[in-house]
Formats: sequence, C-alpha cells, structure tokens
Amino acid sequence: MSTFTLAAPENFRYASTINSHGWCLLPPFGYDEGSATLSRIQRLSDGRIVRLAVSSGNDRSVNVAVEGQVTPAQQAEISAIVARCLGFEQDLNSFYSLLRQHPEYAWIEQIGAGRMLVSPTIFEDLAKTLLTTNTTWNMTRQMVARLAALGEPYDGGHAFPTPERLASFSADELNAQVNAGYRGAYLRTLAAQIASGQLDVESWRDPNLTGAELYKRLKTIKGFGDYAAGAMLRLLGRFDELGLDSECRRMYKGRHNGGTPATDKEIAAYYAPFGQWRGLVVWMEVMQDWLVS
DNA sequence: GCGTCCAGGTCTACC
DNA sequence: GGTAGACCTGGACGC
Repeated sequence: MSTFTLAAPENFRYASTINSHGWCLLPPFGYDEGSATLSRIQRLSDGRIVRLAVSSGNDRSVNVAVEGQVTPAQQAEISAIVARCLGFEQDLNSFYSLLRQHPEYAWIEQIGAGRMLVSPTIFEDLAKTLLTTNTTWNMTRQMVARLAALGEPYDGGHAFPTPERLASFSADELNAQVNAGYRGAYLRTLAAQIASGQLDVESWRDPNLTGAELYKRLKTIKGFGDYAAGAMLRLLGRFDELGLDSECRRMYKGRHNGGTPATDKEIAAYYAPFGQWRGLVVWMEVMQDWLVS
C-alpha cells in the first residue's frame, strides 16, 4: 500500500466537494459514507490499473492511498488525477466575493461549497451526463454501472471504458450491454467521434475558450440539449448557463415562487445578477439541503 | 404476474 | 421561434 498527502487550496472543503452532486456514486467512483472515503478504479497512462482511496486529511489536504507500490511517475500522475477530480484548480474567490453581497447565500462560502467532483476525462463526464437525460437518478445509476462494466476489469470492478472500447461495439451491441434506450446510439456516436479524432473534447479545457463557445460546442453533440449542455458546462468549471432540469424547476418553485411553477425565463431573470456564476448558484440551491445537513 | 401509466430531456417535423 | 409527438426504461400502481 502506498499512501501520500496532497495539499489542497485554501478554501477547499472535502465533504462539500465530494457531495457536490451524485458523481461519487457512479462507478468507477465509489463512496463509503462510514469512512468518508472516495474510491476509484483508474487506468494510468502506462497501462497499470489501480484502486485509489481518497480521504480528508488535516486542514487543506487530502490523503491518497493506492494498493501496491507506485513509482514516482505513477504517484505524480495519480496526484494530478485526484487534484483534477476534486477541482483544486478552480478559483472560487470571485464567486465567494459576489456571494458576500447576497447574505441569503452566505452558507455556500461557510461550508466551502462550489467545487464540483469531476471525472479525469471529459469523455467520461460527457457519457455520464448523457445518461442523466430524460431519466431518473436511479436509472442513471443502473445505466452507468452497466457502462462502466465494459471497461478493463480490476479486482471486482472496472476502469471506465475508453472511447475506443465503446466505439468497437455497434450501436446495437453497445445497447444490449448498457440498456440506455435511444441514448445508446448517441453514446456510441460520441465515443466513435472521439476515438477517430474527429472530436477533441480534451481541448475544451483551454481557458481561452469562453463559456458561450463551450456551450455552443456541447450543443452540437447529439443528445445534449439545454439541460445536458448546461450541466456539462458546470463540470468544465464554467457557469454561464443554468442547465435547468426538473429538479432545478422544483427547487425554484418551492423556494422562490411560493409553490407556483415558474417559466425558464423567469428563473433565468432571477439568477441573472450572478453573471458568470449563475449556473453554480442555482446548483448550490438544488443541493443545499444535502450539503448543509 | 400482467397491463397500464408515468417521469425524465432531446430530436425532428411541422406550422 | 414555438409546439406536438416520438423516443426508451423501469418503477409504481391497479387488477
């Protein structure tokens, strides 16, 4: 067993990041509530597959445990993966500064919320986001579990399948495994476009790309409408769009509209003052009860 | 156990 | 630009 500690940003909070949305429950992530440990089966660039266990360290740090011994290069890669998944690079200072003008949202800074748990690759987040569309969370979990099982096996679990692996199936073959309904064809197309090099989604990390440009590109992916593109934008650290789904609308109706349904335009008008952070504010409100409890 | 209804977003065709 | 209907799965419900 190899263990090491990673320094986290000043305002990082482990629990608020892990619970930022449901990703910690989707394989190859796993979460043990008792020990508050986030696990993940991960394929490294040299082909080795490892099981990581991440837990909260002392102030401003997380502990990482890996089964077996790792080389310095592997440890460096694992550190970079963990830092990416936990959003260490996300600068929330201007977000918190904005919230100080809105006392009703003081709780967000108080619990250090705002970082989103993400996957190591944009492809994995795209695939999972696609499987959240037009379905219930329970079904998303089932579809993702079946999808993840197509990856390389490791000690009772699997690494997340690569685009190349998914593209090696026909749409029908893939759907026979994943049971994703009409989404299966969209997933297979996405994987094939990435595997062939036609679509380079990792280039979307470029900080010079505006949120609007990223949103436009996301909307070109089959199966990515307003909700999915907005939700995926959040995972890319941009919050220009609201990514409204039924849960967001339900929250707004109960919290801001006296129990009366609001139009998306009305919801957008409410969050407009939060500018580039509006998509994060609405998501924080959706997750408030879960994050604060 | 079977049939029906429903929830969840996106796409396409049409106006 | 807005709208209707189709797309799928599986849980809930009534019989």
